[in-house]
Amino acid sequence: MRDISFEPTGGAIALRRPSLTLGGVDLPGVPMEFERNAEIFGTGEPAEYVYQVVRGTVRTMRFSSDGRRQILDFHLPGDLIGLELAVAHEVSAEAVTECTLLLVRRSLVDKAVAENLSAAQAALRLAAARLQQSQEHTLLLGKKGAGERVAAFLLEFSERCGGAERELDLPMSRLDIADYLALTIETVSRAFTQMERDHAIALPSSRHVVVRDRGALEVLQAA
Amino acid sequence: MRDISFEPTGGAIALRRPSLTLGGVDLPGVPMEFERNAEIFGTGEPAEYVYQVVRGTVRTMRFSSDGRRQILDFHLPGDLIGLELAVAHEVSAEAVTECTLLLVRRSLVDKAVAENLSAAQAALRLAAARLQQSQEHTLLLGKKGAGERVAAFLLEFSERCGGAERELDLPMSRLDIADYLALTIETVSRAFTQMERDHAIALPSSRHVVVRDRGALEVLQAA
DNA sequence: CGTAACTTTGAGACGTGTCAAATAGCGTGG
DNA sequence: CCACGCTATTTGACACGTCTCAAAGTTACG
Repeated sequence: MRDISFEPTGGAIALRRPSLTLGGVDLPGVPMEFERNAEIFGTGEPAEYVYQVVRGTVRTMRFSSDGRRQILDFHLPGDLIGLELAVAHEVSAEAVTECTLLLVRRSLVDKAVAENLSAAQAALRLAAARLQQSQEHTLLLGKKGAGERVAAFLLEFSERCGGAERELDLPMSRLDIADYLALTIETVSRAFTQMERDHAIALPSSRHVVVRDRGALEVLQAA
Repeated sequence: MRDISFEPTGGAIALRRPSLTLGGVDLPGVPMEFERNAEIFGTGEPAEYVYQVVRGTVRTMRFSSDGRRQILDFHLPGDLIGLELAVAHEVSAEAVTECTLLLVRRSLVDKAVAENLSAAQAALRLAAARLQQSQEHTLLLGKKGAGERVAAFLLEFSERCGGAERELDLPMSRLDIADYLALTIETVSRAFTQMERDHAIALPSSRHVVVRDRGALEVLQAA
């Protein structure tokens, strides 16, 4: 899942109108660029758009009342953001890297879901998949230690980047990883170092991870 | 499994078939009784039914590979369980108390969602609500300390039991609470004791909680 | 009443957070 | 192209909170 195909639509002018496909329904959208760390939307804002990642990485997050940040998810190209069917966004979203998003008016999405059975079903499937992933994360935060969390993160990210890849380019900082795993940057850093000592990974640079021993990571993850 | 409730209907001899309503669609189901700690379904089992809690409390949970239990949610009367649209259950479910569940064949639910727009939308709304709740729990596990978690738990449970109630009868043990909040029973117990010392709650018995100072709990929860 | 399960309390160990400082990486401007 | 400065990352020492282990106390139930 890299780049989203832009489909040509019939019309007087043969412009390629980018669109989001939801259960066979095409919803036209507008591509928009965001630079690193740019806010895409904030908690409580009226949810005017649904977003699809075209290029780059996005983080969604919530803040506890004393300002601590919990990253709920990283979103890669193809992922949809903001389909939560609420009037206002419950989460915030920011660009982890420079990225391109397809903005689709929520009213169009709502209309599709309200009128089209297969669109509603597609939305349901997406929500169900997200729920399962969120529950997986609950298990990670609830029952795993620091090393296990970082190993699980690497394996998860590796999966989402195409699976078999042995080399990963992490788009996010240690702080992002820490806030996703509910650890501190220091603890995340130490976990990376330890995995390198154990020859489970190599770290040519801090953002570039070579998975040397996937089995070791899986054992580590299991806890 | 015990008796099916008969309800008087006008005129003809009729047995009112208990049913689950999903977006205006009535899906017939069979009530079934479970005793305390009975397994309702296990992870990996084929998902033959969708369950609605009629009476009692149910816990859904996942296990980490070394057997530790994480409770994902407590389900009270009215709640649906197993609507995750997967072929097999991703979670396990057990009866916290003796309880009555309405079993609805998954094939009926799937059919309703596949054919009826308002049923699909209702399912989507339910999934979205569950997702939001799961994310809230992620924030709790990720960013809150022991006291804050227990305070949040009491407020959450209080809300779900009707809101304004000052007295709560907890159906679950300290171990259940601990596994929900990702703490140990000892830590949960100490948090209760501390809140009692602070006059935020009173504990006539270990399962009976009187909320004396909701504001104090809200402050605690916020952390 | 007696027994088993649950809860509370205590003392100490362990893991992660906190604070501080050194190091590496990276973009900018000379 | 190199020097500089800023940010990100790594490393270390120590503190703190929660877990672990142990035991006493309580409750429910036969």
